[in-house]
Amino acid sequence: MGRPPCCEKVGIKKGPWTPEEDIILVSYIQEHGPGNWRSVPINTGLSRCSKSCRLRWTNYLRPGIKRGNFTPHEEGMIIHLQALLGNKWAAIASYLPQRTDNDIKNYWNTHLKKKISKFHSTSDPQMASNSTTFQFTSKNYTDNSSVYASNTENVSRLLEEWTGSSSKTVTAPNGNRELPRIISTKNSRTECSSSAAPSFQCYRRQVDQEGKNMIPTDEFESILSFNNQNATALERLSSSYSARRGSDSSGIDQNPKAETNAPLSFLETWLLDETAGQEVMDLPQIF
DNA sequence: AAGGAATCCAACCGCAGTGCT
DNA sequence: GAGCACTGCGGTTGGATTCCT
Repeated sequence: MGRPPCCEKVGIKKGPWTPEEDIILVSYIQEHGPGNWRSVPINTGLSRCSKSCRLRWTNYLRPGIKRGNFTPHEEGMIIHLQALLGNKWAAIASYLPQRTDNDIKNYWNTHLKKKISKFHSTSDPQMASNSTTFQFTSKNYTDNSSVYASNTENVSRLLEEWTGSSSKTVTAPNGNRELPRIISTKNSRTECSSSAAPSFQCYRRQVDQEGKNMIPTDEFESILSFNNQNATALERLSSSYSARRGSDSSGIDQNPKAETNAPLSFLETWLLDETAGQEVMDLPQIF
């Protein structure tokens, strides 16, 4: 015994939704709330599969959906998150609550992927060895979603190394005080300025000879170079997302900030920081 | 102006994880 | 515990629109 079938395959309408169908669906959901999609076509009389109703609601009719052009900030976030998470569109969408995973996926496939491949085909390879920004882009702006998954062992190891890192105020070389974004490894930390460091480069700090204090260096490091630090950050981001998914079964907007768990502050703060977003927008000078 | 190519995006398909009976 | 449906997700498709020649 299981549940009754989702919907009969015969008599199910396919193709674009009409305004009338939209009105019926929205009216029903306004009254009953989203969820229990199986009952939606039954109770509304819509000749649509429950799956189709859910998709129409989540991708188009759901309140709070922002349509139209993506802002440079959003574009930057998508690029960075795609580099970190791969083609996990739902995960990426959870950081852009106004956009649907379908929108993001489409935008990536139609705009961003082309921009990136175009950049790759026209860039000077010599830059890669000299520029940290380029290093980031060349490592991560490929349409390769397996980077993270293929390295879980390394991620686990690095996860341990994360412990102990904490946030504090730092002074950038230009004298500005700011909240640091810290990526930690065994012997060094990378403190990333949100306003002083161009193109998301980070001031690297290293442990002094006694192994007690962090010494700022002049060395810059790209925040998103796909190195060990980022694998660690990614692990945390992924965990957070999994937890988030577990709590969201309705398809209704979730506020990422509201559900943020504390240990993820580095990445989430960065991703959701409007100021940082402007830098994201600057980062792909490739575009 | 016409028609072919390219682009965009809503919607569908199929799979996997989860939960109900 | 098995079997099945429900839900969510990523990949893909196809019709509509825009661009180019």
